Amino acid sequence: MPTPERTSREAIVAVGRELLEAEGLAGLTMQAVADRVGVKAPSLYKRVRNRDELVRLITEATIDDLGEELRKAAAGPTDAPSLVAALALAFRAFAHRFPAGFHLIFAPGPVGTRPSYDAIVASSLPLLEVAGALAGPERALDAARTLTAWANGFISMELAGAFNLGGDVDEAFAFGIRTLTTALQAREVAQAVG
Amino acid sequence: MPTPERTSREAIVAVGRELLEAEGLAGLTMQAVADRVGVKAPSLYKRVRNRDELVRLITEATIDDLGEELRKAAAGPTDAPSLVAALALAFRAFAHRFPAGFHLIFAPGPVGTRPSYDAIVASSLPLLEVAGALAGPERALDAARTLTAWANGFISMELAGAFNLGGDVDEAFAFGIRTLTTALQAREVAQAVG
DNA sequence: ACCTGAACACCGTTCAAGT
DNA sequence: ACCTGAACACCGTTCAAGT
Repeated sequence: MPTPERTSREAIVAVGRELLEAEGLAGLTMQAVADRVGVKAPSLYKRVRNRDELVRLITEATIDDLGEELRKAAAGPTDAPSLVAALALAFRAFAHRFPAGFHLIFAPGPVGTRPSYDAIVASSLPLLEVAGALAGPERALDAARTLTAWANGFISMELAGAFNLGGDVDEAFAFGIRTLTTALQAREVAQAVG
Repeated sequence: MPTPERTSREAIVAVGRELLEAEGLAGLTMQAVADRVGVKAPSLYKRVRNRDELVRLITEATIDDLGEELRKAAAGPTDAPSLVAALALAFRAFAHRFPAGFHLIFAPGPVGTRPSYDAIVASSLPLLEVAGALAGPERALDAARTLTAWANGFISMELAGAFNLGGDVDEAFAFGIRTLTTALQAREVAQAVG
């Protein structure tokens, strides 16, 4: 005799994300997710293989959201420098909204928890485009990597409290945007050195 | 009647670091540490308050090692651009040697696991100095933050496998060094924009 | 003064038995 | 076909009892 479904994979992932942000990764227990979703813990295993897979699904959902946010931010400006700034600010705002989920994107961890490569690539497409517009097509990949590396590192350090001492953090972020935009635009200069 | 000490805090932290690198954070169990150190798990609580403190001690030991490595790398070159490159390469080499420990430095986590702010500041002194030499004293902090943010982000992404697609990663890292060195040196240019 | 066995709470996961 | 109680292995941690 069939039993009505009392939850769904989507609900489990959504609740998992809330729990992750509220209680941290250690607070993301199968028991806690089950409680909030209205079933007993063993029932979760009908929807996800195990906790590692749940972590991966949460990470991928976060990546998808981030990609959406970046695509929206890229809709406004038309010149490359404004686009870079808009994307960087959207990136940072998103990380502040979902710090724990954001961290999982590039965190090491058991293999089963790591997001698919495709998800990461898809979400970073807007950035690859603007990098091409800024630094030229054959420098696009290097420029995009430099930009994301900087933004990602800045935000990781900020969230870890490494910028607590001295100075306006918003201004420091703006300084980085200016510095990198200028540098990646000035292709002759960058190539003359090294 | 006193009992001879069968281990030490130093041995526990050293074994903990090995275990962390070999098995990941999830493999760093009190049981596994106790086995390798030659005592039973409850004895560890005579040396560390709990597992969170052990994680913190491991992180701080890693930070100290990193600072040492950076100080050694800074001993050679005399001109600012060569110094930046030497520090960046040493930073990356260290991260490749201790990826799990490196990640803990800026990872979120239970409060008890986070390293002291002093440890982070002390280890980044060499970088603050070269940033000053490169960008001028009043831009030193911003420049140092931009450099560490980029290097840290680059390495996080690299270790997370986000650079698997396309291109020579070593060359991409060198590209970033060149780009940032040039940009932080060219103070007029950076200030003219934005 | 440090060490250990025993015990407790908690967690991930499996599975037989329910509907 | 999904749900649950019971059970198992494992983990962090405490503590009384040893030496």
